[in-house]
Amino acid sequence: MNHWLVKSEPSEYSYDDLVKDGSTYWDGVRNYAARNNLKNMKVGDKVLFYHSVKEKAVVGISKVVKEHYQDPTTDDQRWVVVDLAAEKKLKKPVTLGEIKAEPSLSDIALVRQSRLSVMPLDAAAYNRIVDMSH
DNA sequence: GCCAACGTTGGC
DNA sequence: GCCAACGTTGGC
Repeated sequence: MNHWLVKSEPSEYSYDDLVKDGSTYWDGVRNYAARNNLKNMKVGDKVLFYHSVKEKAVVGISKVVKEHYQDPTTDDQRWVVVDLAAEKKLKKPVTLGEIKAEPSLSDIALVRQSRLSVMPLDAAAYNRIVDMSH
């Protein structure tokens, strides 16, 4: 199983929206690096859900329930979506500041490449972030 | 609201 | 195919 982190502006689509909807297709990715990450997601992979801009915190855990397929919001065949389902909201959001202050997380893409919207996490980084939410 | 980072576009 | 110009993202 792999681990990932996706970003969303909560004013566009928040983790609470995902909880309300149960699951959703993750659309709007228009960046090749992020798209390639979507294509590597497998059913059952865990995906941390990060709120950008205002909150700047990881707020919940979701999982992949359907692997990549053509983005239904465009005819452009370059772009794909995956289906994500809410799994568990974190008791306490883990903020970007906390992540940056954690030495073992200084190498993750969230910190190093702030504009990437879909990124892989290794299991250690994933578990560390989840631990920090307790 | 500013601006750095960085991806994309288009002229040559 | 290079690179300057431009647009967008997202942290501050």
